[in-house]
Amino acid sequence: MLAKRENGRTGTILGRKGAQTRARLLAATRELLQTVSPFQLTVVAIAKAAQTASATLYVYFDDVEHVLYELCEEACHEFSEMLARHPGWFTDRENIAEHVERFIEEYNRVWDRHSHVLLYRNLEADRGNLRFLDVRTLTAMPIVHLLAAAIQAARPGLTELQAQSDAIVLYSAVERLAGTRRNYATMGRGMPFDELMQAQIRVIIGHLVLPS
DNA sequence: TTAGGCACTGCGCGAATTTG
DNA sequence: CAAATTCGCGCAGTGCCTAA
Repeated sequence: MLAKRENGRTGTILGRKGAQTRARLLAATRELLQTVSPFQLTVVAIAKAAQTASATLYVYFDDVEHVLYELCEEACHEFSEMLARHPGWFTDRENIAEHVERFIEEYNRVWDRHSHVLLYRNLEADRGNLRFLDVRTLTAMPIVHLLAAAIQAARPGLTELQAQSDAIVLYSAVERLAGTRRNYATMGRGMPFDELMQAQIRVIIGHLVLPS
């Protein structure tokens, strides 16, 4: 019996062979993104790298953007897993510095693994592409909610909306800096990235600990 | 204007799987 | 076990776009 699951282009159920071909196409795209801009990716290049015909790609995906979207979803899933591993990222006041530092490190690690497709996701989201906006929001909101809850616990004087807004500002900085990390590493100009990571940790902790 | 490269589709073939 | 059906695939073709 085939291990079937729904992930054909039109929601059709794939057999083992189909699932393998689909995975090969995703892996080939991931590999190509190391050297080719997502805007220059072609169906022909992906199909060739996956050792299949270009027509076959249309069995599983609508177009190249659809392939990139699927890779975004994979990255989103990894962020969810990371979050689920440590539910107390921002709430364990005893070891808050250690937890926040670890969060920043792990967030950047996941980002680095998917940086090409995440940068593409953000650009598409910023220019109003709704499905990429959705997948970006899906990653951000659980983190923002955790942060907001911890901020409000530390500062009961803040309204829920204020705490939520603070959390969005903090998260935006973390996400943006993760996206520019590669530039700091490869160009060697501007601030050392380690300093910026330490600054992120200080700023976040500053919002999670009651002023003495 | 033309050649070449691209995205995309229709159709049929062969392999795998199911059915009787 | 043979026939029927399903599935995955790629050839061949169309139309669009761009650079020369």
